[in-house]
Amino acid sequence: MLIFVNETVQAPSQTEQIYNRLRENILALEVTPGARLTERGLEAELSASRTPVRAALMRLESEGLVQRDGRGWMVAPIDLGEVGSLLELRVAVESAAAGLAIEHASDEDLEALDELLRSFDPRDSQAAGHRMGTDFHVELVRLSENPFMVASTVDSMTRLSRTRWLEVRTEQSRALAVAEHRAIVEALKARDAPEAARLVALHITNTQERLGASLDEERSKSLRARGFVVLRGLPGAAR
Amino acid sequence: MLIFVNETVQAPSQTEQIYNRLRENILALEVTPGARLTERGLEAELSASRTPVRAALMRLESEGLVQRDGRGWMVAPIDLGEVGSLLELRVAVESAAAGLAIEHASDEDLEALDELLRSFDPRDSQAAGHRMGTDFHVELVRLSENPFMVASTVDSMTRLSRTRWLEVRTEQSRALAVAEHRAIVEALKARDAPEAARLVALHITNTQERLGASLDEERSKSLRARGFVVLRGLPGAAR
DNA sequence: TATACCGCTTTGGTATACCACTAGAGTGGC
DNA sequence: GCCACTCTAGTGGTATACCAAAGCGGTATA
Repeated sequence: MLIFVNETVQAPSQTEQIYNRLRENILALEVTPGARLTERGLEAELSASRTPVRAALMRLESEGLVQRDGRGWMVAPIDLGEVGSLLELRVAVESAAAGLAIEHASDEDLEALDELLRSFDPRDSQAAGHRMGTDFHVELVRLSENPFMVASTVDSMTRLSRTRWLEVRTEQSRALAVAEHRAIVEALKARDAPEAARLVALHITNTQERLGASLDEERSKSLRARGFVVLRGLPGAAR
Repeated sequence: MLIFVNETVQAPSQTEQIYNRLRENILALEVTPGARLTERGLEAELSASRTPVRAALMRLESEGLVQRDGRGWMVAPIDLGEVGSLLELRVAVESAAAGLAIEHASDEDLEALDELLRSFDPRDSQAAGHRMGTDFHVELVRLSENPFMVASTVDSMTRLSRTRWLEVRTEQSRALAVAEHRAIVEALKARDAPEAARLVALHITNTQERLGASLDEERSKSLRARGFVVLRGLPGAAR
């Protein structure tokens, strides 16, 4: 007789379900950045009580996806000033993580990372490119075997997630990103720590430039229409 | 007529009060790491209802000061394995922040940082040393003008807070820490980025060694009695 | 017509009752 | 005496009622 060994994953609590739904909606830009939220509105919309809704909101607040807005809540607006700071932090953390990865990762680990890259084709969708970018960086940092660097990177990628749609907009930009990822993996395989750190920093800087180019193409007006609220951080950008 | 311009700070909510009380109790080691907590117990002890108690617990959970423990909560045990990882992260973030501080900080900013150091005497209390260490590192990173590096550092210092009591246990260790802080400030004043980064990394590494020495002196048994639960991370340490 | 004031609606914050579930004590049978 | 089962007390999770306060409209008055 077949026995299901603990295969029951135990139904996620309502708090988790609501948290996941809200998070997904926010990250997929299905709710406009800056949009106001009310606990009672969400309660009705998600057909649950306020208790789990509030718990989910508080968790999202700690991740920077939702903010308090006077009395009330709002979906965190996209702040291009934050983007620069987050990329600075990522350069520091991920280049250090690359060095640690060289110490800790086995050849098989690096081969798996390479395989992850090979599984992606720049002609794939924007969504696939978005996911690939996140996964690559998180998996790279995971090889450092430092859980706090992983947590920091996951947090940064989450906060950058909505902006990152712009970075992976064109097939060309996705191809460039993959090429840079490849170069990083090559340096890791060669166990060349300074070169790996240099390439990580370079890649993140290039990423920022591709984002800037994408911003230049789409007019600020069109960005606003799509919910991008540019608060500060770019010369000439409307506050 | 005297008008009080918004000088009313508005009484903090119960959630905040409870959060602060719990946080303080945990960081001051007034509750044993690993101790179990129940929502109803805290509700009675803090004379509030479960709603704000739960909110405070969830926030503390996100900061790593409290963990879920099956059905229930526990004060996060001290995990020496985590300490190493956190210090690794701090080296990455703070040495990068030092470089940015050199770009952004004015001479007056650096003088203020120096003044902070001068205001402390190693003969001061252990508590003063503990506070000084936190403040110095946070203020240093603040000069990078990168709010996410600041947040990362504050988070790391919080998670390390309870362990750090051991680092500042003796007057000698406090004196060494201050001397190393001084050297960092000197490098910043000289606008020598590589040297500043080197000294930051060195200081954090030395910190780790002073912690190790302090651990060697106090017997593991005595540590357990004081609530230190050594899960992993040191050879021979009990799991 | 403009403005000031009053009251009602709606907000988040809090208290509390109820639920399903589980660990563990206690008890019964073997 | 030991083991297994049952029942209970206590857990976190959820729903909901109530509260003070803030914001908004409408109205009345200058």
